[in-house]
This record gives sequence, structure tokens and C-alpha cells, in this order.
Amino acid sequence: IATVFLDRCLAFCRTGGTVSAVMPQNWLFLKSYMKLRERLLKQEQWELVARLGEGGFHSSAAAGAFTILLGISHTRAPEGHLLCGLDVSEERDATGKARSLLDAEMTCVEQGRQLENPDYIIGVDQNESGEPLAIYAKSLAGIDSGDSQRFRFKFWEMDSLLKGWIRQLNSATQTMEYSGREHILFFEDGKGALSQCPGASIRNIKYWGKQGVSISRMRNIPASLSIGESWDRNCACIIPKNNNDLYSLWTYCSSQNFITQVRRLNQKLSVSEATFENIPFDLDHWTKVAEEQYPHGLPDPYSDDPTQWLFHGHPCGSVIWDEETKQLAHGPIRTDGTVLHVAIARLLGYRWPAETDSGMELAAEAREWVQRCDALLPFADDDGIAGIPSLRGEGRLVDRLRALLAAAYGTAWSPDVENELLRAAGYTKNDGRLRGDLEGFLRDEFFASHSQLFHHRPFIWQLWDGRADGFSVLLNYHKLDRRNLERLIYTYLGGWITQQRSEVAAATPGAEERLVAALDLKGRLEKILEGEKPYDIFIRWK
DNA sequence: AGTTACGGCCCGAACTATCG
DNA sequence: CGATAGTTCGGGCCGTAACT
Repeated sequence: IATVFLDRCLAFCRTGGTVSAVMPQNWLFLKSYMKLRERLLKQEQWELVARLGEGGFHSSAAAGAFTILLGISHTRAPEGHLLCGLDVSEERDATGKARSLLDAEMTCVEQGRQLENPDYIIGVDQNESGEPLAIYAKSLAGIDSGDSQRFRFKFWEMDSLLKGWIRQLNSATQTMEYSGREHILFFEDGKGALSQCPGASIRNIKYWGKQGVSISRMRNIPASLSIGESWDRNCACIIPKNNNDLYSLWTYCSSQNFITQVRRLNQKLSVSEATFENIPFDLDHWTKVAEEQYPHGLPDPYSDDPTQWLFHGHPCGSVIWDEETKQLAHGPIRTDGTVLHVAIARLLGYRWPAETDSGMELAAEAREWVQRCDALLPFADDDGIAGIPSLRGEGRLVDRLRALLAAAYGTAWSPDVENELLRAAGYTKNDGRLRGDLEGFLRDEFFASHSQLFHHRPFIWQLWDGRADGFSVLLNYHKLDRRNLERLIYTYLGGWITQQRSEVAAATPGAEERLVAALDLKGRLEKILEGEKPYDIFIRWK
């Protein structure tokens, strides 16, 4: 409607009269306004384009709007007419923008030259040299599942890929060689329920298997390498026509320069894939940069992030890019916030896809860590149920966890490292001191931060009776079938109840309360086992 | 003329900052 | 530290350009 107003206002003007308007910015570059831009550039005289950016109004109700201040005169522009550009979008509020408009540096460009821009996009910045990227590569849209709740899971929600499921690239949160590898899709070879789903859109699958650069369309367009995986709607996959160009293409797409170029053409929050084909690409220049940055070629797939399917599975192992040798290398032993989570998941019998899928393409250094995980397999619990207090004579979870960590760290293991891990996992008070010990972490903190780390799709669950000194277990939900639920109720909880009974008989303080809480929990678990409404949750889920 | 899929809008969940 | 308000962004939906 803003462009219609502008058009009407120009029509109201007598020849040479000027319209000045504050309006939304999008029509300056969106493809659907291409014809309007062409007409206004050819028939009217552009005086001023000032980018105001976000927050151009005092009112917070319009905070999200991206605006421009425009001046156009109703007359045909003479040959060589200069249009003036200002950019105050960096100023955060209306007052700052108003001040900046008076003294910001003005860029003047020939109006006629705007007709040479791709899609007649209006822009006053310097043009980058190079051919459009479209000459060297295609930018392609990914699959839109139409119902991701149904068709898309995180890989850790499945013990191993079931028939019909494939791994799928999703948008990365930051630019790095290998990221955005969390999702699996129920694709069924494109012939099953997904293909029937209204709203689903299967796109560009003939390009699967080709290497490229996967770009997330949002905000600062982070990039990641694709080794030929499928990809989703929020990414665009840029696939070079000549595979040899991949590494210059990657060097460009992962640079700040790339973001600048894309944003010069399109300032929308979410950029459409076609925009990437329009930006200039200087192949020779970026090949030189790539030869410096990657003299031995691009690194093979690797990741230290347990939310990536490429993760090697080792609690403290690390593979890093060595800037000295320009090659992958074993990094320092990790002590970040994910170490405890990986160790606990391993103890409950979970293994990462890279461990069980021997066909997965993986860097040699990452494969070594996968192999070193074998030494940790004996620490895995047999039924995926581990008591925080000792149950069934299995020992306390905290002791079993320390044993696993000691094996993983070897000589580097110490109580100091344990405290460092707790601190890294966020188990601290405001003053930076620890909130408690490792057992406290397991009881009070682990499940919440496990859920947060794994995108609110936890696969290790905590089951407890609500008492700080009560029955509490962690369990691996991949192993929780009916048999194991029975075992949980009658062996683990049953044993705990027997123990509380004898403590009651011996008049141990608190035993009475613990027994009551445990019996209550047992009653509720049995109802789930029976599966009568509303306790049929287990039946519906398994 | 019918079909496909690109491009962009916009809802609402999730996240972040601020306040009491 | 928890509640609340403000902000960001993933992704479903749909119009329409492009293609067959």
C-alpha cells in the first residue's frame, strides 16, 4: 500500500514537484517490485534515498519496521542526473537517526546506472568487482516438510536411523565448516506420507550428493559446507557448476565480505535463495585467498559438538583446525559445558551416529576419537537405568560417572577438573561459586540443562519421587520398553522400598517419609504400566 | 491451461533483557 | 531470582511467476 501511496502522490504533483515520504524499505530490492522500480527510475527524477533502518519511529509499536526516507520529483531525470544516498540505519533510535541525517556522509550515484543493477535493485554503495555468482554456481531451495512436528526429528530422538529416515541439513547458527547437522527427516524415498502431505514441497533432490555451501537465509546468513546431504527450506544450497570451485566458493561464502555483498542487495531479515546468485564473485581473487587459507584443501567433516551427528562421541576428545599447519589436528582435552552431558549419556548406553555408522564421511582425527570411545563402552549401563542413590547393588551414579570420566581423561583427571566441568555446565551461583557437588548436579541440574542442550528434546529422562533424599534415577528413553518399565518399578523402585521398610523398622530418621513418597511413585508408575486413561501416555508414546 | 516451486509474509514459540 | 515484557527467528502458508 505504501508504494501505491507513493505512486498516487507523484501523480498529484505538477511537473517538477517533489514528493518526500517515509515508507517501508522492502520495495527497493524485492523482486516482486522490479517493474515498479524500473518505471520510477525511467520516468521520475530521484533526489534522495536515505536508509533509516530499524527503529525509525519513536513509537515502540513500529520498532520492527525497516524504513526509508525518499525524495522523488515528478519529472524525467536528465542524462547524468545524480541521486543522493544516506545511510543512518546504524543509529539505534529515532533521535540518533534524525541527528545523523544532518551530518552523515552523502553518496551520489548516477540515477541511470541503477538500471544496470540486478533486478533494478536500488543501491548507492560501491559495486564489487566480479561476475555474478550465477555464472559459477546455482543457489537452490530446500525441502519444506509442511509438518515438521510429524516428519522431522532431531537425530538423538532415534537410537539409529530407522527405515525411511534420512539426515537433513538445517540452518546453522554460526559460520563454520561443519554445522547445522541436527535434523532427520521421514522422507521414505520421496514416495511416502511426506510426499502426500499438503503443504510439503520436495525440492531439488536431484542435486543431493553434490558438494556445496549451505547458507542459512536468516539475519547474518551463516554458512556451512555440504557434502551432499539433503537440506531444508531455511537454507539455500549453493552448488558450484565445477566441483573444483568449491573451495574458493567456500572461502567467499564464509567471509564477512559475502555478508556485506548479500546485504547490499537485500536487507530483508530472511533472504531468498535467488539473491545469492546475483552477488558478484571474483573467482581469481577468492581462489588466491583459498590457497592461503586452505593450502591442503578443505578439512574433512569433524565436530566437537554433541548436537551434531558428526560428533565423535568422546566426552573430552577434540578435533580442531590448526591455523599454523592449516590442517586438522587433535585439540586440547575439552572441559566445556557439554562434557558431563556426553559422559552421562554414554553411561546410560547412548552412542552417537558417527560411532555406529561406519560409512559416515569423517576426518581421520575424528575417527580416532570414535575408536577411543570403544574403551568407554564397558562403562555403559546394561538396561539404561541408573540410580542416583545406589540401587540393585550398581553403585551410586556419581561414582560410576567419575569412573567413566577417569577413563576418558586418563592421567589428566582430577577433582579440579571435576569442579571445572561443573562450573562449565553452569552449576554456579551469581557470585560464580559452585551451587553444589557432582551428586547435586545430577539430582537438581542435569535434566534441565540436558533438555536445553538438546533443543528441548531430551533422551535422558529423570524419574524421582520429589524428595531431595528420595528415589531418583536417570534413564535412557531409547531403552525404556515395557520390560524395562517393569524392571524400573519392581526391581529398582521395589528394592528401594524394601530398603526404606527396613530403615523404618530400625527407626532411621526420614525413612518413613521416604517410604511414603516411594509408594506413591510406585502407584503412579503402575497406572502408566496398566495404561488406562489418562495414564496411557506410555502406550501412546511407545 | 495446468502444474510446479519460488519468493515472501507473518504467526507464534523461544529466547533475552529488564524490573521488582 | 522469578516474573514479565520485549525481541528474534523458524517455518507454515499461499500468491504468482515460470515452466511444461
